[in-house]
Amino acid sequence: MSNSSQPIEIPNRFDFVGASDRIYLDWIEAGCFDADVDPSKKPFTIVIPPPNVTGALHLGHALNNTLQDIQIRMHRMMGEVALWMPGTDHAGIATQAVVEKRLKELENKTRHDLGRDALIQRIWDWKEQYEGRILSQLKRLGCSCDWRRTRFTLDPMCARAVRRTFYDLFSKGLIYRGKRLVNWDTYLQTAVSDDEVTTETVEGNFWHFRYPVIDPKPGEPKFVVVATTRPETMLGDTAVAVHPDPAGALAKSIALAEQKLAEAPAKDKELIASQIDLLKQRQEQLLPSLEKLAAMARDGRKIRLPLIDREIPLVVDTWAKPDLGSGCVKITPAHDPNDYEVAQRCGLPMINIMNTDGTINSNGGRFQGLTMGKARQQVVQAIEELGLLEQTEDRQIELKHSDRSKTPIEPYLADQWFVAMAELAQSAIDAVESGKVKIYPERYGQGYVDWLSEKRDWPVGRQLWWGHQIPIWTRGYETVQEAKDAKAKILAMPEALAGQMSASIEEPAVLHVCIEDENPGLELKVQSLGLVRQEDVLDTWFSSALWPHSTLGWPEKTAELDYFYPTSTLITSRDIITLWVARMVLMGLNNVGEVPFREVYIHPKILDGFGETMSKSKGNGVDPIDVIDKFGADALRFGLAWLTTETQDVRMPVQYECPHCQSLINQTKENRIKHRVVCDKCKKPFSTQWAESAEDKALPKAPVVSERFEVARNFVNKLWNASRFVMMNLEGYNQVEIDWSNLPLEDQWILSRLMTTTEIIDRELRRFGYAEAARAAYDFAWDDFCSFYVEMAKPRMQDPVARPMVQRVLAYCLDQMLRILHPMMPFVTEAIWQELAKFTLHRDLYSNQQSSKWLIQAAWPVARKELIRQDVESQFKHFVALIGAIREIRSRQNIAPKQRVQFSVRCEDRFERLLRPMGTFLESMAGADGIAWGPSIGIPEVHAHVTIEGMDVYVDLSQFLDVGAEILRNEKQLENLQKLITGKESRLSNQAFVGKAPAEIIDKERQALADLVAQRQGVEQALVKLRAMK
RNA sequence: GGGCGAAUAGCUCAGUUGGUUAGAGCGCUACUCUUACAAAGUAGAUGUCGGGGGUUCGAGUCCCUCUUCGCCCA
Repeated sequence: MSNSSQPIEIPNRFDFVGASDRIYLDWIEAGCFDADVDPSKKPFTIVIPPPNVTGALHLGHALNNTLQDIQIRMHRMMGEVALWMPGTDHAGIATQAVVEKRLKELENKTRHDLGRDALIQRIWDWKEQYEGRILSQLKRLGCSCDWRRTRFTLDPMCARAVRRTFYDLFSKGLIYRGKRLVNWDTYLQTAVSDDEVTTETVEGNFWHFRYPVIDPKPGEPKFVVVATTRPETMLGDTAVAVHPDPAGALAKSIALAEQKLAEAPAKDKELIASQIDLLKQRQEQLLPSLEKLAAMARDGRKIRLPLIDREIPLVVDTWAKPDLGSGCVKITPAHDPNDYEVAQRCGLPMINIMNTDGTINSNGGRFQGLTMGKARQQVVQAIEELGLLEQTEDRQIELKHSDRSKTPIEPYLADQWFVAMAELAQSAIDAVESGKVKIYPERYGQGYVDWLSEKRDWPVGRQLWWGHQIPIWTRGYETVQEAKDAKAKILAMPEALAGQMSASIEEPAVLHVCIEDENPGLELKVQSLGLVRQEDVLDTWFSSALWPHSTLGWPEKTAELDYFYPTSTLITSRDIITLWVARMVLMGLNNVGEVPFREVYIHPKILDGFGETMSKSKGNGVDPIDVIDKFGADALRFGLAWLTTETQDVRMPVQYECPHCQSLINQTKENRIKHRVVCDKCKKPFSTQWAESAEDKALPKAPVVSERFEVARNFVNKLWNASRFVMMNLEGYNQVEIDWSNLPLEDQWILSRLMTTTEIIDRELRRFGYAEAARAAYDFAWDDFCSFYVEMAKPRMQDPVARPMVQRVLAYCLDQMLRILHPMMPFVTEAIWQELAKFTLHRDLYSNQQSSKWLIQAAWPVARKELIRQDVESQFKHFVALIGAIREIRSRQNIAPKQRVQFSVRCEDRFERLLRPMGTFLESMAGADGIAWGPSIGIPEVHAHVTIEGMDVYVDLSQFLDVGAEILRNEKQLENLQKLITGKESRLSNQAFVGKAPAEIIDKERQALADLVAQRQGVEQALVKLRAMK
């Protein structure tokens, strides 16, 4: 099927803009991404870590999804049923927060103005918009997901799985409600988990208050002094604590410090010594009163809490540190985690002083209604007015902030739903320790196990509207008996007997009923008994934890679940190991009885040029679409794979691309937060993602890109043009018989290199060595195939005898190269595949089999080991060295490219046999004619001489010689050789080396030295001659 | 405070179990629009392998320590 004499019209650039969308639609139309149960084949499954619908995807997602698609495409080509399950996550708190924020900004309304249903509707609208955006980003990236199966963590299928799971855990007694201190976000008015809290160091104060002692005995202090960074919490104080053994505690601190002093490096000694002095000072001055206070506490002495006028006990507890502050500490159990624990130990009451919106409640007396911040000022002022303010220090304090609203967290005592983790966590630990789930790189396994080992119960309730509402109906009763009676009544109902409903009692007399599935009739029945549904929704991670099996249809026993579960590989980023991976494992084990995936691959993070993580809020984020528009999806993907090494995060300096003149302006910490930036080159302004004013928004917006992708873009182009060359030379192609025993060296060589490369890429991609695979592909395609094989094909193509065989090897190499590159660069390879099909469908060297219609469905190459020839590859290196030597001389001598040179090679017979037949290539590739080969050839009168392994090369320079240049070149080489020789000689004369190193190493060194000396001799002789000519 | 990781050319990164002269791409310099590709080709310059100790015949690689940075946890 050759299209004979018709001229070939292939553009010399790959038009990725035109080609990509068309190819992608073709794949979809042909059902290439569809994965259906087929028991005759092996399944390969990846579930996407569902991006959350809070916003569009950034470069980190592009990396994450590229790496998944590479695996999916490779396994699909291997003939497996490759399912990539796509979808998005509702991200409860994050999504509700952005929608609420917009509501406030655009309409100045709160969620309460709107009501639950209306707000949820707004969020669904938002979700539709961003889900669409996200999925289209994935498509432009080339992701080959089975879109028919797209899921959303809040859709009915996932909702059913969530509800079933919740019911199951509740029935097993693993879900309970309790009062706990939670991280309260007063802006969003919800609890947030520890994972959603960040700690920042801020400037604050340390206030020292005096609390009066009630009826002190003679000699006892009239006041105790407590210090606090949060004075307003004193309204909720229920005790003051002092250390039970202040003398012992201080002595211990001093002993520790002294030990540290002994071990410390000199520069730290001074600081530690001064700390010890301070401690000793406290021992003298403070200790007596602390001892007295401890005794008073044991004697039951009480304190009068100022402003509130409450009697509170003086207690002993080790939380009070004698080496800090006054040595006494106020205890506010409902608003401080440590105080909470003290209260539990000492049996203290817990007084909540805050409303959910962050204002003081009625327990705060006259401060009621003030925000915590206002209350702080007024409390301090009031204390001062009472003369009870001892001092105020400036101090840096660690303040927790909500990652969601960026406002300070208030510790807050609230009802909270928990999942008991002891057993579940242990099952997930076992899964990794037994190797049922393998984590790569291995080091990440440690953090996973450590985190789970804490077995902290998981707070799953969120005081939000967007999410899976907790399926529990609750009612409080007057007495335990009433609650028990109600429970019995519920459990006697037919639905309960049928296992659709379950109940538990929370002390002292609260009844909780959980209903298994959506069931309005039953819900009404329960409600008619006075039970009310919980308002809270579940933590998003609760539904994401089910993702690997809920998306496959669980709790139904679907064919998909049976076939595709456990999934094969989860690919994700390290910050999500505990949040997700661990929870997916334990939920999978609990629900399905089998781990959710066999392997977890943790990929690097993308950082900007300053080593900071990219984020939209910082302004250093890159939209993958900007990169795809500029460089193409293939370049983005290959570029990301190229940078995905095992130990190093991806550092990626980013630039604005001026929308006026297209020049690149480095992004800096200064300009990345600006609303508009002026181009360095054309001096015209453009807008950024921050633009707000109408004036700024009217300016064209600059895409943010990175030069890092140029390498990959150039590679795409190289591949395109190499293919173009092959196709331009396929005229008259036919499948000539291959004479395997007489294959020319260059054919043997390129086939060997192809097989070696195939082997490397296959091995590396299987073990997630993306960078290594990308490099192997790049080096083969660029250096071996383009720089050598294609160049060598050119003269052979002119030879009618050699031509058919060269065509076969070219077509075969290109065919195989497209296959191994396809997972990394799907569009350009598929585009070329389609073009190539116009020339021939018979490209295999071994069979007459036609190539498949789509590259995406073509077979993954398996390296033919018999074609791997180490001997040929090393022989070829002599040829490469010879070309290099001649080119270098030409360059040094400034010989014009079109000017030919002649050279002679003095070498052993075996080199002559090897290289003489390759003379043609030396002609075409180095512009040099070999006029004499062999052990005893004559040397041109005027020449440049180079020694390479086993050969002396003499380039005839009678026409050209630039003596000065040649002397310089030789002198430099002599100097270099001399250095090496000296090094070797001194090593070999070292008795220790000769005595202890292995014999083969010594032999190698001796041989190397001999070679170097021979080379030096040659250079010296050449120099003598050259100098004589001057 | 604890854990993990990183520091190699101006930039971004490779560098197997210690063993010849530490590599690649970009950038830079010079020369070429040579019929696949100037997003290319050919040649060239560029390194106290973060600092300091140690082990070893031999250290970018192993050990200790310090410094800086990133991430996670408390």
